[in-house]
Amino acid sequence: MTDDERLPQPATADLDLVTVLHALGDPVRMRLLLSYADGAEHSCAPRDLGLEHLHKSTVSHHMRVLREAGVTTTRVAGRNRFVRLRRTDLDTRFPGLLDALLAAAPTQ
Amino acid sequence: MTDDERLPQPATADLDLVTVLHALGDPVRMRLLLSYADGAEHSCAPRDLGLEHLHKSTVSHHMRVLREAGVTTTRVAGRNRFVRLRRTDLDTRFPGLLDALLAAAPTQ
DNA sequence: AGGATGGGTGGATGATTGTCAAACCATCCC
DNA sequence: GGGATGGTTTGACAATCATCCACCCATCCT
Repeated sequence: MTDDERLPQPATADLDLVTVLHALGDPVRMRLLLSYADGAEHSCAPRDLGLEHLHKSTVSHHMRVLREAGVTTTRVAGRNRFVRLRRTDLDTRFPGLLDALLAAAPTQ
Repeated sequence: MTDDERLPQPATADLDLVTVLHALGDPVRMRLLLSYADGAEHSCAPRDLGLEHLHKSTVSHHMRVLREAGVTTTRVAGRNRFVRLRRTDLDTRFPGLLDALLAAAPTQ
């Protein structure tokens, strides 16, 4: 069944700049952001991200930080979770920030 | 004497996005960034910044983090240090980032 | 010279944080 | 039912970090 359910996340109006910057001020999470930049939904498996050296639970932790900061949203479907960048929310709250970040981030 | 001397700081080409974001992912340092946003030189005394509750050395520490991340530059003149935002360097390396940050940051 | 001033250094301490490991939980499939 | 699968939770541990304190170092001024 498509028991669409979203994991808790801050409302758009509650997005805090310092919290977002703190969340992105980590190489692993920046890496995740880049992989989410395509706007598509991603499963949690860190494939082809250069994150294979990290433990499952470590990646899970980083994804939680991103979600709690409001950078990503997570949809639960069955035993899978699909993570997607909250692009429009971020653009609404912090116009131009995401574009600048993605443009400045190390390509690939 | 105008013994102009600059404290060590990373070269423009060496500015690292994650390092900059990490430096700005702290409320005190974000506060400092905002006060530097006018482009002028500032002495180190945290006047009228809502930072009076912090110890001298704590503020000194935060300013060091900003400088080592490449966000600010510090000129030593006598017993004073003058801190200024490295706006053009940041704009060169991360186009649009600073504008987006300053626009999104809590107004004062 | 000697005090006041602007500011940094080094150590100590408590709080966060990144990481792993092991156990756990729900779902899907045979 | 019973594995396998995708992912989270909890605990432990080391590293980093924010903060304070006491002291230090130049410089400026009288």
